[in-house]
Amino acid sequence: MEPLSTGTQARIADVAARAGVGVATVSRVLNGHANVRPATRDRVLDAIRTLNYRPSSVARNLSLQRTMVIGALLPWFTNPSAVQRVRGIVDGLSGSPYDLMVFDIESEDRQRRAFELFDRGDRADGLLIVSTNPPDLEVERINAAGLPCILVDGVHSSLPSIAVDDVAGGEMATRHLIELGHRRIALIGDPPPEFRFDWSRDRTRGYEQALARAGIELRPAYVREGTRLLHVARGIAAELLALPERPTAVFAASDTQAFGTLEAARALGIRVPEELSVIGFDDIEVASYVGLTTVRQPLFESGRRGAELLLRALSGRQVDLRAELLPLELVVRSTTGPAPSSAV
Amino acid sequence: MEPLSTGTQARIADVAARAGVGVATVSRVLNGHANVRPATRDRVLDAIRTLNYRPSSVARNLSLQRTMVIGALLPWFTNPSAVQRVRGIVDGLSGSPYDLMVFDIESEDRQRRAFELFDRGDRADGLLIVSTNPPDLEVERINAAGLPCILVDGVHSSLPSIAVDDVAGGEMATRHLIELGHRRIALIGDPPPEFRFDWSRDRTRGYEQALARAGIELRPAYVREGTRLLHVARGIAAELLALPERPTAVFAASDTQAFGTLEAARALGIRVPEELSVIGFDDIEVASYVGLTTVRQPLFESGRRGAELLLRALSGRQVDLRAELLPLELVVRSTTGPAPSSAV
DNA sequence: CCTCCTCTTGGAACCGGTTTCAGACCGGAT
DNA sequence: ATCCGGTCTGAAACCGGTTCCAAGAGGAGG
Repeated sequence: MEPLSTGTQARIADVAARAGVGVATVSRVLNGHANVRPATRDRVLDAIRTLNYRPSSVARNLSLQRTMVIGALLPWFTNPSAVQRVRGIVDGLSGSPYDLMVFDIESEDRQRRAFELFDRGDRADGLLIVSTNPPDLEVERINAAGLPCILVDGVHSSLPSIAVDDVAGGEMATRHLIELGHRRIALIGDPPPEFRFDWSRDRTRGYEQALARAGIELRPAYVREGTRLLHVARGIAAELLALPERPTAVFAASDTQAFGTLEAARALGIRVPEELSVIGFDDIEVASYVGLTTVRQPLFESGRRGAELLLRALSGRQVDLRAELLPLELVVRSTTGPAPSSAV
Repeated sequence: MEPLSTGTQARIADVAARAGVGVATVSRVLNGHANVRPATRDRVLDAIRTLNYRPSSVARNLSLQRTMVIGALLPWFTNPSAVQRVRGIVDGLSGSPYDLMVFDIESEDRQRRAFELFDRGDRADGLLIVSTNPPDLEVERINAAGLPCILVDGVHSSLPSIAVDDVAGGEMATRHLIELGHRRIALIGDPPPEFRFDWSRDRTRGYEQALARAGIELRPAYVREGTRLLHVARGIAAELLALPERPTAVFAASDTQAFGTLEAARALGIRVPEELSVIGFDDIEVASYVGLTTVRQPLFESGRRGAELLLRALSGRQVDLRAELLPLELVVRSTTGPAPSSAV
């Protein structure tokens, strides 16, 4: 068996020449079109086998104006939950003829490059943007290109999206703590997004509402924001726990930040939940193992549903522009408990 | 501002027409080539802005025979460690002009499609195959296409690779248990790979060697294999812990499986490490939090190094075909302890 | 004033496929 | 024998870029 010389690939013309037919016929055979005489088809198939030919997908894409690929853009460094969402996407896409490509948009730079690659619509037939609010300019471009796009865990006025009611979630978590008797409740909040256009979509708001309804005064010193990185949250938590009037409970706007809080408490010898209650948000896989009380949002389901909507859009059907809200659920485990009596 | 009509994109010819120049000149401006009169350049840039033009990357790829994209193929459902490796890859690629695209190859079907997309070499300029042993046929095709490719956590005789010495790792873990006085040591092993061509690369082998050296007889009932999924491991562990002569220690070939074992123990009310020692393999992020004793392999580093080698290959330099072995390290935390005296 | 050289520029070929369109071929009916 | 319809087939246009190459413009030097 003679291997092909390195780097040289057979082209459709080579196959045609070898089979003694035109390129159009080879193309017809490749794509399973009717109206090719069996004898001819066999000659072509033979030539394909002999030359170890495989069509160039790039050339194919250019010609067809279609890639059969769906792009998913997500920041998966700070966001372990994003990975879980992608699993849902994969699930939602299985059975469809589309393939998924994942692109990391952790840094500003990578985000720009990702959009440059995808927003014209010739790299992928559809886009899923996960856990990121895309810049207006890009949304404009995506829509101008007629590129179907669904936001998963994000919102934009001119793109369909899958999201959760963060205000309700924030309130749910805070109310749980209040019901346990806590009054000194700190918040390690969402990172402040650079282009926040929708302030109502915020767990911090839910926290504030719950406190207000319970008649608890908001203490600015208890409200902190930072990135989702665990060690950042740990630092913030350490500061909160060093306050003269130490909080008896912490609501972290993500499980990752809750873990950072737990680590800070452990380092300071503060017992959970006896001396400190901690509640997270997301219910990532680890949470159940560690026993973290949290507000569960359907991560996997959000991806699955996003994929579903995208497939619908790709098939030409209209998709509602309003955000589709997925249900939240309080999951009580072992990191929250009654407020310590000394603090009541 | 008049938005472009949906789905219609300006082409380079439109820009050329609008600027009153030839397409070649537009291309020169786009690619920053010298020898374009400033006045002409400005006219072209103006036209580009007016038409909101962006070149088609697909057409560009076809013409240049180059994509500036690196593909990473990995099974990331069963393998949380693979995600960490990809982070290393992203890190290793940062600063390079290449973009990364991640493709899931969890199922047989997706693996086939992934290779179909990539093995011709026109989708990506280079390939990183993570935690998978690629089929011979595909390796042949990849090499025939002259497509640079590095294996991360995998081996193949005709591809460069980054790996760890699994036999040594298996022995390291088992020896640790033996040194703690354990004699009844069970194994929840690597999933049996379908096309195993290199039996020496196996944590099970290290386990067997360590037992042999300590003069401990191998008990077939203690040696189990299964997929890496947590719940599968939990089931297997439950069976092991129900044996008449219950093992006092379990070596799980991955942290995920170790977690499954811990869950099974907890469900049965077996205290860790007093009644049962558990050691894992990988040291994924969660391990440190949970306090799992494990054999750390440099996950992030493996990706970073793989990217590094791939970049070297892409720059035309030769890359050694021998597997590059990364160091392993025993990390003792709180899930292993002395063998219970009743069992000695 | 003519020649030569350099700087710009556009036409056209090319990357590797798909598809339109027109023509060749064939059997059957008139 | 002629006409007709359907089946098969290949040349050529097209997708949207890059680049080779030839040619025009303009300045320097003889």
